[in-house]
Amino acid sequence: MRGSGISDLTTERLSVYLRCLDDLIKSDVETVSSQTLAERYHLNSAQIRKDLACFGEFGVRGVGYVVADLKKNLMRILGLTRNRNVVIVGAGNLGMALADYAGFNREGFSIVALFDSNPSKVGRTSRGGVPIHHMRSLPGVVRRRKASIAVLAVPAAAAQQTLSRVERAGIKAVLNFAPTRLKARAGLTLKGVDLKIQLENLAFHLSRSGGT
Amino acid sequence: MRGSGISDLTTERLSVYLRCLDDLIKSDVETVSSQTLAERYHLNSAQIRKDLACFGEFGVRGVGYVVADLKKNLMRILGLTRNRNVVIVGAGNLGMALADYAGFNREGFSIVALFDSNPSKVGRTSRGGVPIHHMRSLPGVVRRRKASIAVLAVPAAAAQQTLSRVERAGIKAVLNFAPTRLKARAGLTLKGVDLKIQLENLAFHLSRSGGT
DNA sequence: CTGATCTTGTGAAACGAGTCACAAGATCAC
DNA sequence: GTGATCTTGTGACTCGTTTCACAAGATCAG
Repeated sequence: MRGSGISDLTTERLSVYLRCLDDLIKSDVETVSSQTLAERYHLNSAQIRKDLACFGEFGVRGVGYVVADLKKNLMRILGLTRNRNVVIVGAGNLGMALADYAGFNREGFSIVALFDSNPSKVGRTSRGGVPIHHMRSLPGVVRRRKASIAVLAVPAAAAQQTLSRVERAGIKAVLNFAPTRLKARAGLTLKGVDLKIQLENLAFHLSRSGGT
Repeated sequence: MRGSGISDLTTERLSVYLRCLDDLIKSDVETVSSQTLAERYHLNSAQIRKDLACFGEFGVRGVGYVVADLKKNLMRILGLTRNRNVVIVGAGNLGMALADYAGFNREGFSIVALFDSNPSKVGRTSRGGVPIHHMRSLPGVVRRRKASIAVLAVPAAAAQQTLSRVERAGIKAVLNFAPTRLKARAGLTLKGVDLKIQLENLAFHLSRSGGT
């Protein structure tokens, strides 16, 4: 595999920078230096420059960055110039909520379908109108709707098996919410969001610092 | 502030180890070596030992770790020996779903209340029965229920202000779902879960490797 | 054109995290 | 008790990330 040489930490920060730029655009700022950006959003100016330098030279020495241009460049780099269709597997509480979550159906992502193996859910829709299909229609829907990303919102016990089905359906990128360590075949990008670990981490800090 | 010297990466792995131990207990394994643990769950044995060594000596040379004992120790270290009450601020799609999310109401955490500033939601409950209060009752409920953790599930624009109110109510640990970089006063532990950044990261990998 | 002032892009230094390899300690068979 | 066999805990090393510091480029006033 070609590991592209760019760290995830870097690309995650690029997303952060993109947010900052959106904010600047709202404030009608046309040009910004790495230092101003860093001060305003509590970042490090050298790191901003280094991160950007991975992909080219976007700034003008003595001046800074043209906000609108930099935003375009970041969107191109992150692959956000065209829309991507997303499917959510698992129509439980979390899956349904994610389907209607405003942050998801914006700026380049569209949630096109939910999937569940429970027949009593099939045929209905989320509140926001995302249709629920049976798991067996996954390959067909993915192909027809050209979905490229899947979100896993299934119980931990079913996660690994679900991942296989998603892989077989042709999905190449997966966001996993199940509290489990999954093994993915090469070529598939897998990211995990483990809420329980986050909570336990908070508990750790609480019991260290203050109240027992 | 006392930065405790322990990295978040370490404590997050401790949570992972805890899961592995639970799995081993289910399989009636009484004793385990760092090497077996590493092989079985795709971890690194040296790292396991290092992580544990931060907190004491829990193993027996030549033998390994007694599963039940290690679990107890990890729970003590992570501060999971007693229950913690959690409040969720923001009773939108995401907040409601998190309130009923099975992974949350287990093993040391109880979600005791939802809060929203929209009066039409106040007085109702989530499907799972978690009551929705008005934001103005936050300080009272936090005090009465001795809540120590808050989950922020509000829109990005309201997040910073909400964080202030939560701080003033006496909360010391916050899990933020709003897609925004927040500034917390010292003494408060703040963790962010930014779903949009995760999605954008997937988009980046997609546009690098395969399909345009 | 010249000097003053910015700000980028980048090599070098500092830092932190992960891995390796082994001495020290424990168990067991005989 | 002795030797063989494990496995931990840990100092040394490697690797990757972040921060620092400055040369190179750009602008502008006069």
